[in-house]
Amino acid sequence: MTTKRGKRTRRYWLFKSEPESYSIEQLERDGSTFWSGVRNYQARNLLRDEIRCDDGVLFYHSNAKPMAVVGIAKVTKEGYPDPTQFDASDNYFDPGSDPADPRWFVVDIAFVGKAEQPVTREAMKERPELTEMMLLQRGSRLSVQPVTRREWQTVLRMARLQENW
DNA sequence: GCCAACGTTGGC
DNA sequence: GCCAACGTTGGC
Repeated sequence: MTTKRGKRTRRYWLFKSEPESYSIEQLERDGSTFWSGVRNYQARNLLRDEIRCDDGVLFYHSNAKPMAVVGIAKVTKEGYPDPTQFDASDNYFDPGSDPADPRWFVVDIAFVGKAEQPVTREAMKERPELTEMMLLQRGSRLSVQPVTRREWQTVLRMARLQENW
């Protein structure tokens, strides 16, 4: 009998971004980026403690026309302190954060693919498999959210994308 | 542009 | 520790 060890099951997440501030096109050009500026403790906890290398990320355009999952990315570096919190000239500067005990964290993500067909919020609402999705729950404002494997697979199929890493 | 749902702040 | 006031998010 073989022992299962070492390999954590890949998990899945959804990152929201307003395309005017950072779009999937920008991520495609950049190749990879660090996901900075998250200033919510619940999301911080996910970035710091839960999100791991190789996890999958649905990239969602919020406050946009249309609102949609527009691509996927993968995590390439696990949680580390968000440098913008210590930069007094940055919009995300947090004077209350102690460098010895940083308050805010980021992960690195790399572009994987653009949705061949953007998966609009409207389309997601119509899918029975997605009715429990956090994104679609009323009042859900979390900008970094967990996504189940089933939701991930459903959205990828709708986008005509494949997990290819 | 509106406003509901949250999160944060600060007086007590 | 409570909670009213305020600010922000983000769908509609």
